[in-house]
Amino acid sequence: MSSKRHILTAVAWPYANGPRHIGHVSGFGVPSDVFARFQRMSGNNVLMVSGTDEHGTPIQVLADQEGVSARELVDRYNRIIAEDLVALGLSYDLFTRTTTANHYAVVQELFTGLHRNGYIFSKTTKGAISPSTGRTLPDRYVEGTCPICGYDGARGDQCDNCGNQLDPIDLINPRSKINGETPEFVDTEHFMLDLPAFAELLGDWLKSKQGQWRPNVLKFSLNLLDELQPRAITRDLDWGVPIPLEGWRDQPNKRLYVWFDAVIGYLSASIEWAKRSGDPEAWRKWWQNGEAEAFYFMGKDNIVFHSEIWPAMLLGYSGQGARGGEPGSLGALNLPTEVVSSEFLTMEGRKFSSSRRVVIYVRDFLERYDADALRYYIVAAGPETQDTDFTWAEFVRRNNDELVAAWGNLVNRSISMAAKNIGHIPEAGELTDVDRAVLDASKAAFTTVGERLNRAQFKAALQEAMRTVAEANKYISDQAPWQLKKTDPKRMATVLHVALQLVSDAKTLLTPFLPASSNKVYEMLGGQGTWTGMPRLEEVTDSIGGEDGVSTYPVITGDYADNEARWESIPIVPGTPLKPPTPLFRKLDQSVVDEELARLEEAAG
RNA sequence: GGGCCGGUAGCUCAGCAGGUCAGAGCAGGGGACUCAUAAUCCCUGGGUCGCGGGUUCGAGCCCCGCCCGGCCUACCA
Repeated sequence: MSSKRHILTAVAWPYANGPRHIGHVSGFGVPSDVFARFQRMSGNNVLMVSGTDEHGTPIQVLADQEGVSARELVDRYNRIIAEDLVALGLSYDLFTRTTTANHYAVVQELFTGLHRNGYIFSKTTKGAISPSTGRTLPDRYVEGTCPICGYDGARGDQCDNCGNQLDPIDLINPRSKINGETPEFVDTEHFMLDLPAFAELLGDWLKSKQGQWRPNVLKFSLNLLDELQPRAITRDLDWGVPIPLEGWRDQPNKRLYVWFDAVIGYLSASIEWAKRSGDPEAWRKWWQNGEAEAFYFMGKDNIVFHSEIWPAMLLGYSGQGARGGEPGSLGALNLPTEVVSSEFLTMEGRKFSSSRRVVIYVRDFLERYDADALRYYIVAAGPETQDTDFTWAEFVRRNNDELVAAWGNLVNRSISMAAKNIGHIPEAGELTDVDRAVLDASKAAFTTVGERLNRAQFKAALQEAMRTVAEANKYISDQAPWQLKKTDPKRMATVLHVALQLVSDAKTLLTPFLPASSNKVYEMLGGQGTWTGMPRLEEVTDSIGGEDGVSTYPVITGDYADNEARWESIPIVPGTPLKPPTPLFRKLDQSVVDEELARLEEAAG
């Protein structure tokens, strides 16, 4: 554990068709940040990248509905999403977007490499297009009468009434779900990624992860291998990355499929980060170093893209599929070390749905409550290994009983006793067995909590960390330093010293989960410098997107390398002045539950 | 239709490779204390582990069937 590891923390790219809700950030956002912060504190070299995913039919359709360009739409939501993720304290080294010149170039390079190695071939298929726009009409955007059961609301891919799988061309009276017009079925040529060429390698790779990955991810992925088929990676659409081949590059209505370009974002964002950091080759340490590790975080709906398609693309580009080949000009690229998937968060028993307005947006949440309160809830009660339900009653309870009453109160009672009675961090006198035992337990927690964090078991890690908080509260109650004030002031000083050391340790243990409030505790204890870095928005320029060919956009970045936070018990310094503390967390009134439920009912109408 | 996951005390959830596995937190009840945002600490109640079969000396944990919920099903991400 002494050598520094290179750890890529690859975070799923939120789709820029609207603001993100708390279900989204509980899947990819908070878990990835807890992991990255812990790894940095452990002394490892972390590169945490992501961005907004901005291409594809849904964005084009939404833009048309609103009467704006796709570019205008994604500019709007890219900014909103980036602001929300900063507000949550997610410590991206770079959070960018898929509509940058750099991303286009890297995507085209990957395509070219895969094509040259023979893993991409073209095929003519019959597909539905919208006569008025010429764009592909995805199967689910075609409606009509089911040829099997006669149900009128069948979609092009499936009939919701009889459950049969359909082909859109078989629908009776097909119509576009977007504008009602009758789709045309035309021959259209598309490129396919030859996934079967990777089936064997993927299978070996996945089997080597037994016992390491969460079992649901592994089982799901292995099962998919049986039915691996070539997958189309282009669309009839003008909103996307152009296809970098003669005869295709300038076709206005052929673009790479949004999923093909989105997963490449992990690589393009790493390269963009390196360029902006002043060392354009620096990304290679996380992608081509044989020792480097790559952890990918996402919700369960994204597993297939990270355990099958993206690995296949990486293998093919590196010249390692059934057809062999040579690595592209970037060189061979690493496969994921681990694919960490969360399940889904439901909302008061219902599935989140923006369209039905069963939703709590990150922005709305953070306007009324603190980021650490949400982060705490997501880790403690979020969908780590199975779907879980968000309820306002449980949120208020967790906030009040666990954050405020247990942890906040421990900080408050310890520091205020020391500040009022002594005025600074007291020197410890002779330690009793009880003192030593509780201090040892606190030190040991760095190992137990750390082991769980290393294995992406966040819920268990937080439970262990909170156990030290309970032990510290018990220690103080048992030792009753307030009773020692007159009888044995030296002993009181020792007890308070021990208590403050426990507070300091607990603060360190909780830092990955609760960075903002941990910084506050660090300051309360007289710490100097930055304990753990917080992200910031920065405006940068790009050579595409703007009217004159130049645009600016916000990225998330931050300085996390020179922080004071380290994953170990750091001795407190006697003599450090202490001021009476202010409360660490806000206690929420029970009325919050009714207010929020009423708000939800009103919105859902 | 197929694949995967889940259905454990009033509530939210743990139970890692079958034999102290029937648990934690909260809510409820009793007590201690007063440093602290009336917070803390101790004790306590007890649920046919979705339903029906089966394997086993022994099954929440394995197998089969069924019911309910979620995700995916490859042109919605």
